[in-house]
Amino acid sequence: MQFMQANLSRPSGQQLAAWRAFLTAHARVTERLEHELAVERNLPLAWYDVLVQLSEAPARRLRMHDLARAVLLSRAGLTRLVDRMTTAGFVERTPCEEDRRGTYVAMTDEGRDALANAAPVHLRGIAEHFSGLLCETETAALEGMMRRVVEALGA
Amino acid sequence: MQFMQANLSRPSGQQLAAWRAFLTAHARVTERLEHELAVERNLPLAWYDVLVQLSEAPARRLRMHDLARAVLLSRAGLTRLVDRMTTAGFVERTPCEEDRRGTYVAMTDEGRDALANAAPVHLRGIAEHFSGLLCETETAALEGMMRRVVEALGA
DNA sequence: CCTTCGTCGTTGCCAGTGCGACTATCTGCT
DNA sequence: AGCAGATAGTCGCACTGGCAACGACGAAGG
Repeated sequence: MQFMQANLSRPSGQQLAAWRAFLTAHARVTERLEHELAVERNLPLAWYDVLVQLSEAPARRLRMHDLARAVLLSRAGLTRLVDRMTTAGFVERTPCEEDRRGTYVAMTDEGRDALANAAPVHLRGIAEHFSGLLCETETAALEGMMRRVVEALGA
Repeated sequence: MQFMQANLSRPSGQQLAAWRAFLTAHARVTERLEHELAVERNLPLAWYDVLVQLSEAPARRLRMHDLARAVLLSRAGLTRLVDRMTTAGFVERTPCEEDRRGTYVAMTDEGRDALANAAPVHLRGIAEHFSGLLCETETAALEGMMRRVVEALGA
């Protein structure tokens, strides 16, 4: 038998269970979504993410550095990813006038089509395997928790 | 202005926001935990996961296949990981008597020490960057949601 | 017994990523 | 203006992981 105690540096059994469930859920869902997108649209999830970020950016373009942060990739990793997507014709690099060190990555019309084509599949997957399993209250609560976690790390 | 509608295959803005927050939180937290463990104990998170799984298994050993599922890795990936950890002396392979195709992976004393050494760092990180930011009610709610998500994919 | 099929773990090959170093450029200080 | 330090993006290198193919072995049916 153990003493009850509030311990700030040791997660309780309940907390650890929640953490593990969190990890497992993320791994399984993203694996599934990745797979569905690959099979049905032949598009890697990372490509989809890049296209989404660009589609929401002003003038449909972003600096490499900002795009790298948005898609959770190192700058080096993004360089190669943009290389591949450029070869595929989905994005193109344009020099940055204000800062000549910089490069813009812009979405092409072809990239726009690819996104429009893939979005229904991906969104359906999110709804089916994630969002659809949570009620409105839970969704709001989850978002609140996750934002808190992200902001705590921002410092 | 748009019509309100329940759409099962299109996540609402709120749902999408929650999904994105979920992804970002996972990426940032695991990145941080991985980094802390690497810096403070020179141990990759994947190694830690393997050691935890083995420490909780009967006789401190598991079949390759089961261990692969537990640590969310393909069998091929686990083969290489176990190779590295064997070289480091943290685990060892023993033949499986009941099924001569099989191999057990067993934790060595050295592996046990490494786990005991790393656990405080990792658990502190989980508490600091995740569990500690959620109240008891939220933790329970989160675990419920995540389990539901995982089970929905089990089929 | 033996054939067929499925499963277990390993390996060759290849795609994708991060780290560190590098060049080019910008910014701030003197 | 000129110089030191920071920042943007790229590239070589090494590492990690998945897929497909393989040999070894077990299980079910004739």
